Amino acid sequence: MSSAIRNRMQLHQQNIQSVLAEVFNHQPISRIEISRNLALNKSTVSALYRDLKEQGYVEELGEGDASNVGGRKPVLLAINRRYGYTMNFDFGYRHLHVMQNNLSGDVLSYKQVNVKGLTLKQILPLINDELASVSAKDNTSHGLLGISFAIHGTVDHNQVTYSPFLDMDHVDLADYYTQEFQVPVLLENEANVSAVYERDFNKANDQLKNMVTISIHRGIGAGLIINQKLHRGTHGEAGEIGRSVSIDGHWDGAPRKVEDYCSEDAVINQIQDEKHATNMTRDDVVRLFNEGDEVTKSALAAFVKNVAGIIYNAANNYDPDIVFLNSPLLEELPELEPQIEQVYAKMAPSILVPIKLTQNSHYATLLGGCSLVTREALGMEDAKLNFEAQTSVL
Amino acid sequence: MSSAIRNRMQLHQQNIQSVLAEVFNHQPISRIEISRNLALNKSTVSALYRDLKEQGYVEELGEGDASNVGGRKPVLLAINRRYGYTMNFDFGYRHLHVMQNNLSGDVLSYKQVNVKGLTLKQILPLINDELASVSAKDNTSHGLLGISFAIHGTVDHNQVTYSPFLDMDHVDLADYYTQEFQVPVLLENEANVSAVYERDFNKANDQLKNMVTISIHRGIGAGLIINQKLHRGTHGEAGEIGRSVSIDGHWDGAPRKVEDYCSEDAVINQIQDEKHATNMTRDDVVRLFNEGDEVTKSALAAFVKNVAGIIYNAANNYDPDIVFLNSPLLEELPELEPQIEQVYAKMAPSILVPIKLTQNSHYATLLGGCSLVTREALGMEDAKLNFEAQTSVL
DNA sequence: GATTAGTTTGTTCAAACAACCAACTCACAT
DNA sequence: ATGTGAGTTGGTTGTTTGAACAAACTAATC
Repeated sequence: MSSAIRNRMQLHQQNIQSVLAEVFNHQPISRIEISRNLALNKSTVSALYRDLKEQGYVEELGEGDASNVGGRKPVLLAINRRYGYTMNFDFGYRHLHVMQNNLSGDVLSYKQVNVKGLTLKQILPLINDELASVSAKDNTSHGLLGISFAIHGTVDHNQVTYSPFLDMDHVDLADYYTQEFQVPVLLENEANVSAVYERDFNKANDQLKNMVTISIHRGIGAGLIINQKLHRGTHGEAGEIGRSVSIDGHWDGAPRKVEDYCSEDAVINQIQDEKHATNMTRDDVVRLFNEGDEVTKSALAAFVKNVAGIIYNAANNYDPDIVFLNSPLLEELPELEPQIEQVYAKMAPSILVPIKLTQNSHYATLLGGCSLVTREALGMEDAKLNFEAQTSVL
Repeated sequence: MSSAIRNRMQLHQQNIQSVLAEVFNHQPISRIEISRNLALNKSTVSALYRDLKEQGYVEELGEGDASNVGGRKPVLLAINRRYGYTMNFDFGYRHLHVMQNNLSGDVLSYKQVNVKGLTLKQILPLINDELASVSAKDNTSHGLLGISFAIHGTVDHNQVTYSPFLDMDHVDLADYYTQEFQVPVLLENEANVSAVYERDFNKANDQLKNMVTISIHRGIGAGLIINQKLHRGTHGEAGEIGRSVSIDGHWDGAPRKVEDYCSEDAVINQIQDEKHATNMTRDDVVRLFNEGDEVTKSALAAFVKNVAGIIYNAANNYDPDIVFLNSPLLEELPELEPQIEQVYAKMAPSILVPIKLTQNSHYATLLGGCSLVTREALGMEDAKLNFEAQTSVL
């Protein structure tokens, strides 16, 4: 209510942002096309564009093709790729993933840094090294625009509220880097940024209003896009479906959680226990499965069933247009996905929600963070922005 | 994006609606107060109000008190209660509930009509009787403004897509009454309207962004308010939590649903079976429980546990500010509610979501429908409107 | 010449503003 | 007690402002 447009100034600001969003989403695009898309007079668009150009956000790319019945060639406009860059991090269990992106979401660099067993205070200097080395090579006009961190855990008010494997050492990342660089710094749950990635980087999802991204890593969480907005919940804990318990009419004491049965960790541990092995990794499971190991096959068969059940429950809870699975294990064993779909199809009464695997899950979390922090840098949190999907770079 | 305000006309329309919303939410209110609340110039508010008065939506109520340091008395403005009325129906298992409301949400009349065992085609004449008798007594300027129906089942695109106990007989209610009266006609799931009731009629929830209303009747469903908007899902099936299945690592065949364990029906049937009785009703269960019957006590103890589990799962799925329970059984046995809270508190790790019983659940569904259809009549679907909570009338 | 892209110049109209009137409170003098 | 005037607040009236718009222009193409 209080954010509603009420006077000419606010209207003007919003129209400027609408033009910027059009350039973002349809670049390269001409003024006249923006005018048609937004139902704004072409002279209005020209004036608004002039403002954006003065700020440096956009630039002309040269001329496009004229219409085939004659007429002046349009001037193609685009986001200024040399305006500045964002730095996006993902605190994985083994690696710190580091990505540098431009304003348009293009990947400028990507790197993995081994951090297994390190504490956050030991990781901080490594982050600073990355920031410094990127900064040294930078030739953009505005430099660093913002920093995002994908957190495997829950986040509220930019603070980590639960972190299963990385000890936060009472470090306030947001405060530290905001002080240091005077740019937006953003912490967000990994399933949430993954969901934002699907919304903003995947053109196939452009028209979808509701999406659920189920992330199966060491735990299980869902990122929720509801009405094209990220739903974090009141305390940033929406979609913590891994904590769900079974309602079966007669349980006692502390009931077991979904995560205990079918997170990647749970599957690996189960196989490890049954085979009396130690220190097994995902790669071991993949290898065993491909070798036809019976223990592994049966564990993964149960995994398939359980994931199907989780999808079924998510479909009933959220009724999305689509469900994405972000799971490194499934990414390496894609043949399991059709099996999941089959089991799910048997459970669902009428409506079948499409299921897809998130491709390149490392990139997804980083790009989702990139979207969120870029939006914050532009003050365009709620606009519809389609970023480039240049995941093939590098 | 396409619905964004872009020109002066749209801005003007929105500001008119903002003024109307202010009158709605804070009536009686003066022009100067609206001006301050909306940060609009007082002359602008006067002009916008003039428009609304010409349309008949608002009226002056007389003068208010002057400030205690002197100054002219304000003129108090309010919604015109004689503008028109809405008719709101709830298809219960035993009764058809009928409510007439004015533009402000005040209850003008309420009635239950016995419909047990009747088909929809037999109920239709009864509905028409109610509409006719209300219309005959009407003295408003615009008469019938809209009709809403609360459906115990799922609804998509104003069509019933699933109806567990009432056979819809292929009747298209929306089409039939729109043709007949040329007013908005609205069908909505009963848990959803109940959630809308909590949002719009309960002033205590004014600031809450996310709410879950769990409806436990013959089935179990949840109405979801997310970011202060009703989330219906892509097919109107969001919140169908009664269909959730247990993920326990080793199930086969069709797994049992939550509804099978702890809907009101399931509880009654279980007690009935164990006591070898027939045709038991909720009242019988309440009586048996109050008489200290052991079978009933143990069934309700399991019910308490299961409801706590459902709340816990809902909290993890949606992370709301509050959970409401709309359950006639709990309304009649309110002493169970603290027990539910206790079991839930033991399960939840850190964040405890407040739990409340929806008071007067019959009224809740009707008033929720009233809100939705009134909004449609006014073209103010997305505005924040606080309706009056005159549930004590009658 | 017909057509399309973009600019310039002047118009429009809803919100903001300024100045006003209306009606009240309170302090103080009578 | 009562009359008066200064100060305050609610609301209206007439004018100004400024962002979108419209029309007439230039530029560049078929």
